[in-house]
Amino acid sequence: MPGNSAGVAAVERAASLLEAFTDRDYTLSLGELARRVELDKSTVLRIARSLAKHQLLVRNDDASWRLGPTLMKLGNIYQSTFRASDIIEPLLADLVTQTGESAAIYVREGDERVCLFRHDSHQSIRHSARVGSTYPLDRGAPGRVILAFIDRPGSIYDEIRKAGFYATAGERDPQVASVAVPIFRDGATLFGSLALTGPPARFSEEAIRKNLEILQVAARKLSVAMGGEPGTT
Amino acid sequence: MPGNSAGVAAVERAASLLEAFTDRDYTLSLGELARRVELDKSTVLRIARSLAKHQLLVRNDDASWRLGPTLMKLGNIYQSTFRASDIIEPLLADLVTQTGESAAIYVREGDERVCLFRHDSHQSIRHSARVGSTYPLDRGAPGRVILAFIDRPGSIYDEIRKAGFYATAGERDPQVASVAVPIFRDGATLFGSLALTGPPARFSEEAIRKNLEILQVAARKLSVAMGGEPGTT
DNA sequence: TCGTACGTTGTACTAAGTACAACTCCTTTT
DNA sequence: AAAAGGAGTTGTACTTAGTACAACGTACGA
Repeated sequence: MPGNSAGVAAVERAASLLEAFTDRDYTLSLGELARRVELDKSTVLRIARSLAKHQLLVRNDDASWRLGPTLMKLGNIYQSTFRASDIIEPLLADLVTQTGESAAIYVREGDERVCLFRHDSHQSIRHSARVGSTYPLDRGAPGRVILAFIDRPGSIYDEIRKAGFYATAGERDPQVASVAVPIFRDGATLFGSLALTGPPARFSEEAIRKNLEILQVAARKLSVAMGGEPGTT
Repeated sequence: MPGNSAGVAAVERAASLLEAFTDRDYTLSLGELARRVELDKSTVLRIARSLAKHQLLVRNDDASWRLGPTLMKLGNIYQSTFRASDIIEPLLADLVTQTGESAAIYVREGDERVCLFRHDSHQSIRHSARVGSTYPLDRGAPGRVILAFIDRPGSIYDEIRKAGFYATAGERDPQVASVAVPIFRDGATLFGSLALTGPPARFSEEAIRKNLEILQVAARKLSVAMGGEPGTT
């Protein structure tokens, strides 16, 4: 297939290289890298060198590789794409101290949701995730809330829309429960969802009720700050 | 040159594509993109599609492009490479409220320095920069401090090492002044530098002296938290 | 109604990327 | 100590796979 609607293989290989790195394996040897992406070492080396030219990859002293600073820079520009003001960070921090659970903001990105901001709980047992991670829209409270406020007409999400929040326990991941509410911007446009997440054991009905209030106050503040209407509740 | 020590051109083209996006131009049309990287539209389209497969790029509804969530995720992993604990964020925030100036942490990355963490001042006139940006090591206080604590022997940086801090005004950028101190980890290993930056007009000798104390307290706290010795001062 | 911008597809050409094998250092094993 | 295995690197031959070009459809503005 010379050039119809295809992409560029070398570029996708490069992307796979980058994605081979994780929280735990933040530094990889050439051989390990080659093994993971299933390419010849020499091929990987050439691609890695090109990535390094733009600081998407950095070479360690021991010749192993790690991700580069340009990724942080670009990731930051991605965030700014959403023009989410810097009141978000302290707001999430407040939420964490008030509720004891991890707080996060999710936005829709195609048919997935992305964790755009996040603040981890201080408790030893807590839900931890990484900013930029993607999850399904139709699993977990933060996703369902987004769905509920996207498709308007009478759907299975009518209830959520009416209630103005949603809570799940172990739906997407058996280990985590969450409560989520919508955030609006520029009028009634949905921006995303604000959620508290933690272990299901701590998400009793009454705990949810208590935290929901706090969550809604924060969501209203946020929506207003972003030029949206405070929301349903 | 088939395959000696070169890289992969297509990968570098893809990297240039990503770098075409900035704070201001966080969304670009295909044509604009092609113009900036000086490639044919069809070529750009193919590369962009491949980048989009990995969510390094995202397509807008109006067919224009913007950076993708994977960049945030990878950028975050890059940050974690430095195993800098999450006490940093609040510490920088504190620094900002105490001094009124923007606070940032720089680490060495090859022959440059990278802004790894940052907290902007609340004042209307303030120094703003983006996390992940790279600057020269030999210009500006944060860079010079890093240099001073890297090469041990009697060099031109002896004075800085003895003083334990450095202040500059308009060295790298005529518009900005800064005071910087070193941060250590794992014993006496240099981690990077902690700096306050702002307009030169606000960096009088006495202002520097006052802010320096605050800065040094914070740096000592940070160093200890990272298993380093508190430092010289 | 024309003109010019856009994004898109197909095609021909060849440059550019690939895998392989060979090589050099190391470190570990026997 | 020698050998065996692993690391990263380089050169080469083959041909795939990426490129620019030109042509097309569409939408917007003059």
